[in-house]
Amino acid sequence: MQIVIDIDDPVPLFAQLIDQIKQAVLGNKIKPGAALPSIRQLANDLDLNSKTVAKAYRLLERDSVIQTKGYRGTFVHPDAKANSKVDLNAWVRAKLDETITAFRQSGVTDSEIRIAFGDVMNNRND
Amino acid sequence: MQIVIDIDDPVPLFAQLIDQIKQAVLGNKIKPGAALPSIRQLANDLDLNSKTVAKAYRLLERDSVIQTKGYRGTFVHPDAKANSKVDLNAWVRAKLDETITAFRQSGVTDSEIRIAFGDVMNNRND
DNA sequence: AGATGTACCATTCGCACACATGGTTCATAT
DNA sequence: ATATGAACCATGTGTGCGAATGGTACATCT
Repeated sequence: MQIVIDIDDPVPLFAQLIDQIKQAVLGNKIKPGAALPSIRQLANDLDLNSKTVAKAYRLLERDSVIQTKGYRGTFVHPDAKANSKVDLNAWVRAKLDETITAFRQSGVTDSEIRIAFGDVMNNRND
Repeated sequence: MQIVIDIDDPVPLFAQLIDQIKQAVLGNKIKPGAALPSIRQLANDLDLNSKTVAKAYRLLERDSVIQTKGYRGTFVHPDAKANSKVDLNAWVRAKLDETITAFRQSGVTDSEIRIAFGDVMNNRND
């Protein structure tokens, strides 16, 4: 598996990792069930902090692209190929866009939307 | 009418103004039909920029709490008291809370939600 | 002349927050 | 002993962006 990290790329390092691993899965470079390098190993190879790699792995597992089995290591998810196609963030943006558009059409100001958003995100809505 | 602006309050100045004027209406401190200070006048009294006061007045008029009559000045709306109770922001927060809760339960990170929100608000979702 | 609200131009300031980093510790298992 | 992922502690750095500011100008009316 070839992974290249560009430190000058505006795309965050963890995101580059996620993208490339998903692309590797979609391009059959790595197959379901195969073992992935450990977090520390990959961090060392790519000259990244282990936390950065861990973050990428955590998100990849949430998307069911990989599976971590504790001390036994990390493996490609059986349905990795299908799951690599679904973009969770796309659905989030679509849903948010729908909601915000409704607000704006009701005359709600962007300022108010932002304040409300901040409140909700910080559980200050009581 | 007593209005106190706290420059150290994390609540934006224009929001403080709105809140206090609505409270003044609900507390019968100012009655429907009464004239309000002009934008420049109030800005001068409270030591605020006229744009800030104008922003508050614009939103208050949208909520039908006040009425601006061009060169004739600004007045308290006849139905101000009733309209001060309807909190448009409450419905916004409720709707947002519902949406965000769904995101979180789907495993979406708060970071991702914030980023997506920023993108949508700035029409960067293409 | 003087006042009203409104609409443009613009800049500055401060903060929240994402990103990335480092270190330590833990239970787990080979 | 060695390695796994994970969960805490923490710091620094950069930046995007909203809030607030200032100035100018306009049509309107008294």
